[in-house]
Amino acid sequence: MTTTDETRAPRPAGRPRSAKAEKAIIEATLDLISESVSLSELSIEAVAARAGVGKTTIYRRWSSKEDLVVDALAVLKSPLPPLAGRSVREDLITCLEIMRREASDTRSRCVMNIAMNEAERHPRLVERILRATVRPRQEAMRALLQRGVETGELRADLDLPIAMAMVVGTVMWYVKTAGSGEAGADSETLTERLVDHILAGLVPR
Amino acid sequence: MTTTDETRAPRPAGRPRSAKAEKAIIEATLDLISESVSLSELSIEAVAARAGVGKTTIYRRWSSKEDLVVDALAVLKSPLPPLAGRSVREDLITCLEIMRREASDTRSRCVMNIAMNEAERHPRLVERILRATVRPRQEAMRALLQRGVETGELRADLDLPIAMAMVVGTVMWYVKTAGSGEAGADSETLTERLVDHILAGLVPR
DNA sequence: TCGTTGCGAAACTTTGCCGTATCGAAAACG
DNA sequence: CGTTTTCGATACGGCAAAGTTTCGCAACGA
Repeated sequence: MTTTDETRAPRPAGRPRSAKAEKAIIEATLDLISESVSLSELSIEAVAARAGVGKTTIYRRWSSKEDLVVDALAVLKSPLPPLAGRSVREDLITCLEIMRREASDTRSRCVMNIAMNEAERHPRLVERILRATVRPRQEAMRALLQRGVETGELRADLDLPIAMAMVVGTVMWYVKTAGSGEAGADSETLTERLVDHILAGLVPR
Repeated sequence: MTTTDETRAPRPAGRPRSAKAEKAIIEATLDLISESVSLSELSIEAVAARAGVGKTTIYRRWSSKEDLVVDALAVLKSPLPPLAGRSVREDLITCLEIMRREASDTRSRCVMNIAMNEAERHPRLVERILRATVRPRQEAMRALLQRGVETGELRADLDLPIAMAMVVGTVMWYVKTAGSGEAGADSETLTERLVDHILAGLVPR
């Protein structure tokens, strides 16, 4: 083919693509997603304007809005937290503190919003989110509770699906309703109080 | 003014407005709202097409999309359930069974979706929903738990906001995740099992 | 220096919905 | 009968955004 047999480095000729522009596009996309209710409200034009970039630069990199959103959301992926494993209570506090913080963060929240609301319109995108983010956390939570049952820290007759809903649902709903109304005054002990209220129903009598 | 002094019955001349068309418009609006993620996706044209009605017929009755949505959602309002008041457990089962049923119904669910997601874009509409539907139920739930504390059925040191989040959040999250996956097989006892798991953490030790 | 590719800006066509107007038919009244 | 109003249908101008193309300039390798 060419004079040199470069398989590893195709050495594209011409001006290289600007990493700065790409970064700005991703950031603008995340901003606009978290400001909008649904993905259909996200317009490429708005992304270009917010990023200070030509539309061409976006279309050259991503062929569809969905592809752009996938790459943008990938930036947000925080790894599963390491769990000390010393006690169910301690691990629950760790998990719920992270959940609470993420549920309060505009950008992190939009991942769950998309996963919950756009399943019919963007099934492949939602499936990717479920596979990469939601289900691993669900599984970690399930394992955490399961282990608690085995060690005797939790009731032997625990209904796992219900217990998981209790843990996650309580935190999500509390953040959404009580919100950040009472500011950060007692937010340090909030997670502990949540865990203790929830655990009270899950430990053996 | 006219020959007869009719104040009560203005007797509008001409062809009366079709109640059937109005019904069809409301129904089409509810259908389309529950199919869409956000209110901005609801188009008058789509409502007219779905209802088999001319756009004129809609604009003649409602001056804005928001007005139409308000009238449409009003159809869904189910009254607050009467609570027997014999025990916290019994009343909780009553409430949660209704919540579970409504959270599983596409049309009822969209009321909460709007209330949770459209606050910034349609503040007046959301405020109406909060006033008419959400807050009365919140208050009923608060009173129910408060009464339980006073009668000694619930722990004296109960954190009411957290307890409310536990009750509502658990049901909402369970329906959303477990969903209607296991069909209606054990759905008869599901509400009871939910209540008993939640209550275990709220009753005195 | 030259060829190639990326860049931002702008113009372009297409699409979808808005809100209004117009039309002939239909349904009430006197 | 006529009058009045609503009906469904259709067409209109206007707007916003989509996605494409063109343009002149910038940045790289050869």
